[in-house]
Amino acid sequence: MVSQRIMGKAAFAHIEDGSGRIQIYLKRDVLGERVYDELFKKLVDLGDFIEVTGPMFATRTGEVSCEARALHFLSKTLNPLPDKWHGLKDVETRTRQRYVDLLANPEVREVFVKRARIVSAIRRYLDSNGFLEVETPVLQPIYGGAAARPFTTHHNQLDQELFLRISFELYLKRLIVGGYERVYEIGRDFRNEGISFKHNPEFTQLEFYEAYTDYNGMMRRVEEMICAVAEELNGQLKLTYDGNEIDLTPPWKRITMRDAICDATGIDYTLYSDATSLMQAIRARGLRYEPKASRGKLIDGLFGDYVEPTLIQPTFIMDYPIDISPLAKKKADDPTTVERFEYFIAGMEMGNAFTELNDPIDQRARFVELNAAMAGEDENVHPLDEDFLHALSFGMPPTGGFGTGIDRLTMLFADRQTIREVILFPHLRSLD
RNA sequence: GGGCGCGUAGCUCAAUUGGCAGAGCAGCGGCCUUUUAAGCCGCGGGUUUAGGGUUCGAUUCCCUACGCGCUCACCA
Repeated sequence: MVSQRIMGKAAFAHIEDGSGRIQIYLKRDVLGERVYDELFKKLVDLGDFIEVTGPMFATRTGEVSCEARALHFLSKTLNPLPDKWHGLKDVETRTRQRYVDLLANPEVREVFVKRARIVSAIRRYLDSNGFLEVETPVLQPIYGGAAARPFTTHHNQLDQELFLRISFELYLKRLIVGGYERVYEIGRDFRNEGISFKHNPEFTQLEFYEAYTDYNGMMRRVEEMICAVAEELNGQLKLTYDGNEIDLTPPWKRITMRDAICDATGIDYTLYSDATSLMQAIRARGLRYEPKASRGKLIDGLFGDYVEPTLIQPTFIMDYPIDISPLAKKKADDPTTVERFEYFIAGMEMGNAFTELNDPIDQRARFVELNAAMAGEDENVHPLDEDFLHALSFGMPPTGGFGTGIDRLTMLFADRQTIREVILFPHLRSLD
């Protein structure tokens, strides 16, 4: 029961369940003193579960209602529901006690229905395009596939240190080596990094890998998949996010990172082959930069500051600097650049893809280079995944790979501006 | 982790320069047989996040702790 209006010897109330909300009408004449006064008026509170049976009728205002001939008590609430008009607004209570949030705010329930539909539409798209859904280890002896710091845990019997995965990438590529030509996984990644409006320590990732294609093929694949989701969810390719109308109709804009940065800042980073000269160019224009950054990070910084926020309509940013992309294949005509794209919608990075690096010798060299660079920057050096390199040495076909955050996709489709609104139980500090 | 801001009744929010801590909803009692944010009359409800300090007097000013938010950093 979610509302009541008692008028002496008769009362109206609304009851609600998953199928909807309906008004009930209770009269002492009909129910008798025991049920009407002693049970309904005295004992039944808002939030209690009751069962009512009786004929349907329309009130003076035409609302379809049920005239209670019998009333049964089903279940009791001990706590009052939040304010019936204002609902529950306090962000901390809403996330710590999501059950109350869901109970009090129906639009919150809608978000997670939408989220489930997105995941199910993605599965339907990939399944019907010949992709095989697989499950790879969450507990990994060596973590890799991304730059994040991992959570660490321990297996008691084996007395072995294990890491919660930061990405699925290296395992899914092993499966491409194994002969599956189209694989995908939807699951949880864990990254021991800062929490923000678009970061939660655990988040849901989709990765898929497709043999005999490259990042150009992946771009078409991504357009097609996201549009299939939009069609299934909304029946159209336009949506509104944070007040901006966004049109998903393909083809999406494609622009190289070099051109995008050049347009936004006037700096053509290909004219500066090292961090020092690039830094001078940035300083000369009075732009922001991180003094200790490598050349790749400077480029990434320019992009993040001056380009990313402007990418409201769906956009593929192509061709990344090699030193921030150790798992992507070099461009044939430019050894400083890789065949990689990220796609952006509503000013947010939504996903990442490459033509996968399938040369085991180059891959080893790139890992070694990266670790040398990271050691120079005093960062955590990733352990070398020898088994992954061993896998590549059995031959991996040319392959395109792609990863995207389900949480951010849900933010986009549900028009939520923080990730905590699309995760049922986002991480919060414990109360002691 | 840094900076800034916030924390008042079960919920949503007030409180003047530092001067008796309030309202609506919810709850309790009463009236009310077509209401729907029902209405009317009455009542109860607070360690103002916690602890300390300044002051005759602190929700208000200061310090510390806790939590949350925004933001920066981190996130190949």
